[in-house]
Amino acid sequence: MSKELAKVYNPKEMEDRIYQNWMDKGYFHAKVNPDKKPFTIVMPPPNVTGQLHMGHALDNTMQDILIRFKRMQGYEALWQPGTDHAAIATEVKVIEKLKEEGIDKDEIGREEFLKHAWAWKEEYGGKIINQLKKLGSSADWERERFTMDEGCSKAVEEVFLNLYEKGYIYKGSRIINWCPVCQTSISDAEVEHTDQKGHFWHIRYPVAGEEGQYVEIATTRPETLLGDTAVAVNPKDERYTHLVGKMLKLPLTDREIPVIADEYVDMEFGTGCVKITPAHDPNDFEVGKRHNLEEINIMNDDATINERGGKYAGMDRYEARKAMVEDLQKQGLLVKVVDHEHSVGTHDRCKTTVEPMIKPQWFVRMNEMAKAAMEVLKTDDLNFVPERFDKIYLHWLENIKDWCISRQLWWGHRIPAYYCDECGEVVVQRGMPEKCPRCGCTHLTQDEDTLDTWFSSALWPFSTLGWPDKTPELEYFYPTNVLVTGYDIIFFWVIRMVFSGLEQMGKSPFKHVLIHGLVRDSQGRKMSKSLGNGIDPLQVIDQYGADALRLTLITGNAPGNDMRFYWERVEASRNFANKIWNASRFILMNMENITVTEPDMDELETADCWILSRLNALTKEVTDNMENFELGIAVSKIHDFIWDEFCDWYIEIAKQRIWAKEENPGAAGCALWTLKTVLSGALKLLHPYMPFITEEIYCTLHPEEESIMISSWPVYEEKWDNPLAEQTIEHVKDIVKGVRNIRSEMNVAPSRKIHVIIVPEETKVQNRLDDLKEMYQKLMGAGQVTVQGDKSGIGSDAISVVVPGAVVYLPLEELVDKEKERERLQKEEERLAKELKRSEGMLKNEKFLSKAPEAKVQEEREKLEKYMKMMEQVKERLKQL
RNA sequence: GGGAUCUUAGCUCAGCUGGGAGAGCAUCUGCCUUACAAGCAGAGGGUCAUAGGUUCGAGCCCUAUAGGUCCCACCA
Repeated sequence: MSKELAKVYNPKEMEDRIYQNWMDKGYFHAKVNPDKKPFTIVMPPPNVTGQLHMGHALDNTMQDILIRFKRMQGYEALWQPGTDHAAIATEVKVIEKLKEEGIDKDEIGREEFLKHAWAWKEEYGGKIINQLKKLGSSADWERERFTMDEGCSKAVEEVFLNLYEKGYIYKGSRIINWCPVCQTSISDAEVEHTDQKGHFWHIRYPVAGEEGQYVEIATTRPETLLGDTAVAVNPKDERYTHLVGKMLKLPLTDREIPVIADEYVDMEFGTGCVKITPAHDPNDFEVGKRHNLEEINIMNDDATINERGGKYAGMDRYEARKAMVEDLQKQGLLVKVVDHEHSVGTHDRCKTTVEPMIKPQWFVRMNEMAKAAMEVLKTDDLNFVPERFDKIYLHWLENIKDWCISRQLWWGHRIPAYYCDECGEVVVQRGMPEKCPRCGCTHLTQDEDTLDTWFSSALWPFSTLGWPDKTPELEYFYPTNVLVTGYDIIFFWVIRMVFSGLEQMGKSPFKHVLIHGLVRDSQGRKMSKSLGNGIDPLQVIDQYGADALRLTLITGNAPGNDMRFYWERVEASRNFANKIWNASRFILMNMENITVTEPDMDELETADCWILSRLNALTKEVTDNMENFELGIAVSKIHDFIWDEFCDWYIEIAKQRIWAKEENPGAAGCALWTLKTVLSGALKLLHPYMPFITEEIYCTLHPEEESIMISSWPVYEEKWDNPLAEQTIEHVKDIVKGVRNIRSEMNVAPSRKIHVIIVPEETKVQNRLDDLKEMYQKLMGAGQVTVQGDKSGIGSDAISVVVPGAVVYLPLEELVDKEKERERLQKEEERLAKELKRSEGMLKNEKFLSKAPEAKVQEEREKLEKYMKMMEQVKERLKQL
């Protein structure tokens, strides 16, 4: 590390260098250490072939802050990183790439395709990890994992077998959500409902054998008529009771279907008659089960009409709809078409309208595990921050259905189920069976399907630590402490990790779930590729530095709330970094060739005691806030302390002694020691938020230390509390601000050194202020300061400023406009009168006196007294004018 | 249909367990003062959506209303 700071703050120059140093030193690595308490965070694994976006930046910044904080506090802090194979997303990308090369997935076959996929993963897999490193993430990269690596795959297989044995996993032909574009089943969680404008087609179904008799149904999907196997009415609906049991001629086909009665039908809605298509609607499927209806699948996997569709076979579902509506109209069976807005299920990845289909799939039975996941929230083992996400979690679990886990994809974990080629026997076990246990045949075929990506992600908190092996890491680091993630992923991931952790490990995988919102654009829109409004975090880092980006993402944001991204805010963050940089340069400059040693307590001046006391209080507050995950609040307190108190007041005060270091080296030493000490403490508090700049400065300030990130977190110490110093400096600040205000209002030239006369109320205060006058004289641009006990020698034409505890006089004769001065004082009088009225009102209220806490009442009494004294002074001054 | 959440200074948002309204940006006025013009000093600007209620006391708790955002839901 350099001994001097560069003249200009340049994050680009230092961030990569510092990060490399941390890596070389192995600071991010955590190991089992019985002497320390563990603190663990598992990183939500980004898509292995993905790109870093603002959501990742926010998510990982929060995690890094927590992990750095705990590491400095002395915990063995493990941040477990890794990537996710992201089945559909990656498979789609690989298919696209192959297409560009003129290669067709189905032609090359499964094995060849997987070779391409792995090659793709090897080529792009490291990219997002490097991007996370740019952000400053202090994850334990030596432990980086991948959901499809050997260990994780072993865990997946183990869990599958385990759940199968318990009867929680089963295979069945049920109605599932099918994506015709991705050509795979998807889970309920992956279906996104969007309101779309459509139509209601009213169609007549003629009653068989009764010429001229019809039943009118209304449907939003006329093409599914081909798969109708009944028309249902409500059993209480008197309009139709006479028809129940009769047969209807299904239009456009030669089939006849019955009229059935079922409670499912809402008499008020539509015509009260519902066509039942068990193979293409989840509700109809249920109705069909109750009435033993035939399930007629009319579609191919790509949502074209299949051979059951007669003349419509081969048409796309929407094409067929059009053709059928035309035909119905020709036949006079179309009564009317009504505009209708309804909710349509789409695949969240590709936005294709989902087609419900009956297919044999693997499911996880959710009842028991969902119950356990709900129960654990009642204990202290699982908490959401903020708490309101409890409801979302519970609501989802209460309504959960069995989880469809099989996918018709190649990129993913293959299902460990094998079918006998001869007798069809199903064997679920680890590895291919040698022979069929039933018929002895040696030809078996593995299930073609792979598992839902979230099946492996659900095991992430323990699979990454070595499970199913009983590793020391697992024993030591599990359960983890905090999971940081966005609210959009609670259903997909958080819930599944909880029930998996409970089922396999017997413990909730994490104690706290810290939820954050979305990073939106400046207009509040979601950042998306299609809108092209996404902002690349790497571009921000390139322009302003990772520290500035991190600070921007954390400042002024409460957990769980969305935030908007503004370049102006990044600039403000960078300006803060620059401020620290310059303040540090100033301190370092003045420390050159001087050995700064800790002075005796009694050598410290009031201002030193004040800033040390303030830092001490800040340490306590910031630590508390961070323990409670109030990161935004904590960092804004650090910001205000450094900028307002330390830079704008303390450094300015300290300058007096530093300029005079030749005459009084001891005093300068005290100031320098305090500067160094307070800066060091503040840097430590800030380090989790802005790791790079704090490291650069800290190491320059402490050449004897290796790194701020392995230094210890500051601790509140009572001995630094100094209420008297705080009170005194507050008093000084009031006086200085009062004088500055007058100077500004009266346009007193900055160069003009005025005479300031201070008349405090109390003798004690008088002495203190008199002792300190050299310290604050310059702050108000005074040429001379007099502190005196009475008003002797003060002309009636001096300007007066009344502050709590004192009156300050500025003899500015020729500038004083008595009329204006009177106005100013009258304004002040009005303000005080208001305060007095409020305060007196409270203190006259007997209920307040009897019910409010004693401390509050006392506080109010003191305020009243203060205002009364100030009022006296103002009135007296007005009289003199 | 159910639920969550928001409505605070011109803009974007904080405000942690109820005890005299804050920040950043923007605006206005002075300053290139020996760390910093990416800065310093000063100033203006809010009936905390509306109406009730609880309380000695409400931006904060309760109820209703209006508007915005989001999530969930099988109404063909």
